[in-house]
Amino acid sequence: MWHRPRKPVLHYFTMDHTLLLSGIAKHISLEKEEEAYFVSLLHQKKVRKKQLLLEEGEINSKLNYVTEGCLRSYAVDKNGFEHVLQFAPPGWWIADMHSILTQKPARLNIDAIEDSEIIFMLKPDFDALLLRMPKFEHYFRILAQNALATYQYRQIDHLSLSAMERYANFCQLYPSLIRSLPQKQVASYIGVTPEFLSKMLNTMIIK
Amino acid sequence: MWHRPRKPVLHYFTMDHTLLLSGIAKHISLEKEEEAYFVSLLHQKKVRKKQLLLEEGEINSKLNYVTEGCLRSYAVDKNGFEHVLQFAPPGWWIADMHSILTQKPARLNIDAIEDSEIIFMLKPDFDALLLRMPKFEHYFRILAQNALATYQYRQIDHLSLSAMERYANFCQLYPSLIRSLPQKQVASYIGVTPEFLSKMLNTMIIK
DNA sequence: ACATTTTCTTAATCTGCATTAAGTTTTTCT
DNA sequence: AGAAAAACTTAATGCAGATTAAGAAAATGT
Repeated sequence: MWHRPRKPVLHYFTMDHTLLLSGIAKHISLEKEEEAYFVSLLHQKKVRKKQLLLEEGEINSKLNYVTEGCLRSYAVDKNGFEHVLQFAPPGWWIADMHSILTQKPARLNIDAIEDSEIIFMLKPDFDALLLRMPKFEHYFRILAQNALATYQYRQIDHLSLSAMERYANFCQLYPSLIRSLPQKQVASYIGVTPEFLSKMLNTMIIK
Repeated sequence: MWHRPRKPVLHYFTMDHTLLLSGIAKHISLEKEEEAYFVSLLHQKKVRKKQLLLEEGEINSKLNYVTEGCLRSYAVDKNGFEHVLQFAPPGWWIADMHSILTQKPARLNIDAIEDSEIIFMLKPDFDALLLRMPKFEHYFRILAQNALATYQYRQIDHLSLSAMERYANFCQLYPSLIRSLPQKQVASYIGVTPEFLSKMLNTMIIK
């Protein structure tokens, strides 16, 4: 039987920074050598589905940026139930901000919902980057402010909307996630049990 | 009847920037002329209890910093109930971040819980400040990141704790606010009705 | 000082969502 | 392909917290 020859295996591989760099380029412009320095601080990693990147109790030392797949952050309550704080599809940063900033134990876990690829930066390198290249203060300020705006409105939604309204909201806000996520994860994000979400979706719909 | 002569009325008055400037000094150090420029962008205002500073639907054009009293931001749901997002005692910034950033109509209202004094900066001046004095990128990045960390954990608390636990949390986090706020406002912040909070506090306590 | 408004309390009733449990379908692993 | 695990569904029962209502206490305005 004939086999088509495989592509040669590369033992070094090109890190895929294009997404991250183009995201950064929307806010600041970098000289070639600035970019090179920045890139030198990055690490790459492939993670398998369900693999933990951060566990509650650890100190969060990495800023994770997703290039492929999807991560999530979540906390586990005293009854063992998981509550999703954030999903991170490609193009998103994800971390336990409180732990990163204060270097205290994290309350959040971070894991992969599907096989994924990430780029990450270590906290000391992050601090060094900001000292050496103050331009990045701007980029990360914008990032933090946008995230802050999002959390403000999400909190309001949580205080003032019903489960059904929160679900509709989620669908509108993250149409691509709705298609790719298990219902269970969506339920956890909007703050209901999987059983209730299932019932809600199957009794509300006019057949 | 004898009257003690009043202090002469000053028609200019010293703005009280000390709180704000010392807060800034914790993160960046300013030359005298830098400080002077920054101060030149600030405005001062006294607000009476219940006075609205931002109304839902308006575009939020001011970054407000509280020097005395207490402000709050809140949204009103379709049944007319208020939901408090944030309290701002002295030393805190308060704004509808989404509206400030995108210059779209705000979902939040901001008003004074008691007679207060604020310092505010206009959005165009804020943008100009950051362009002219990039140091401030650092200050506002730190601010935004801290706020973000706080909202992340608050969201988790909301997803995973009972009303009683959220109340206990609030007491621990903001002991001075608990003493000065009407119970009603606290109820709205933790996401329960005033009736339920009252019942909770008066039946849980062993007499 | 008194009238008005706002806040707090108590209690009865109601409901949105949780819990439990068991069965079914889909996905994942070997 | 077949077994195991994970995700989804359905239904009965339970409960934390909402709603409604009405009175008491406290704060506020004039």
